[in-house]
Amino acid sequence: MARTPSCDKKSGMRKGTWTAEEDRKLIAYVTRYGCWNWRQLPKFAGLSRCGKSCRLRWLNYLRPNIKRGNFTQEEEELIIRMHKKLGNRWSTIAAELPGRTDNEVKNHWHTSLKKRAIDNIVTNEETKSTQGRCVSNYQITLPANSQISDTNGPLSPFSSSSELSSTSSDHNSTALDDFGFLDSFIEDVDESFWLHNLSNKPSGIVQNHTTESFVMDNDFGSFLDAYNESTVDSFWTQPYEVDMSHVPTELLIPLSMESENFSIVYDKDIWS
DNA sequence: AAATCAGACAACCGCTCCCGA
DNA sequence: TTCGGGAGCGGTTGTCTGATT
Repeated sequence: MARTPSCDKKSGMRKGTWTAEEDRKLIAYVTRYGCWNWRQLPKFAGLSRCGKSCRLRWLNYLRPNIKRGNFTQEEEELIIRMHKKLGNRWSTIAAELPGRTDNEVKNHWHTSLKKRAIDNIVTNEETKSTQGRCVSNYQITLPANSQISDTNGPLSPFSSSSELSSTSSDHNSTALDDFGFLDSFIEDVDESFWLHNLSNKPSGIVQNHTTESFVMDNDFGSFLDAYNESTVDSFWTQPYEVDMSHVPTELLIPLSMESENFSIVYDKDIWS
């Protein structure tokens, strides 16, 4: 299925299909440190990839809450309607489809929706000519709290990943260790890894400063699930205090341990 | 069974935008 | 105000898969 992996001899950077091992390294790194700098990230993550490639792989394939599988009829209709109005602004269109990436939307458009949209136009033209009146097939209906800017600017109210995701001041000194501790948690990176529900009783609490609380089991997979379970915007903008007695010690390495509690600030853009 | 073709999609490339110095 | 670096976006390519001949 995939391209044959190759290597750019000039830069020494690998190209082509990502291997499971590369995926594991990238997931391990980003879940642990965030994407503080895509350009520098591959060096610290132990990847022979350019930052751009890492970013693309994470955003389009590895990040949590990616929605896989066929597009629903509602999704397809929304894509067609928005494309009619906005043109090839895939990131803007994808922003209205939770879990879908711009790349996925773009691919789906080119492979199936484009023809359908053209057919619709042809059908409309035929209807128009036969009935002597214009039939508009397109009408944008957006959620009440959404907005479409006139430029290509991001719609997300959240700041960029580079602003929030770095939490460790001594990042460089700890980043080059291995990620063996994650092996037991990230053995098979597939849909179930990111989406399965918490099934065990919680042994710890990750608490929002405001209203939301999230259970955290004493293993890393559930730790991630606690975050992935949330779709509440406030979750991503509020700092979280974690009772350290329930946090796997491996997770504390890159974080400040000066106080009894520590705060993690996650950037929604990384996770959604 | 083998060859061919179209569809699907992961990934790369080049350009633009944004932000900080 | 200008410039450089990093991130994001959209266009395009390359390869695999399944259907068809």
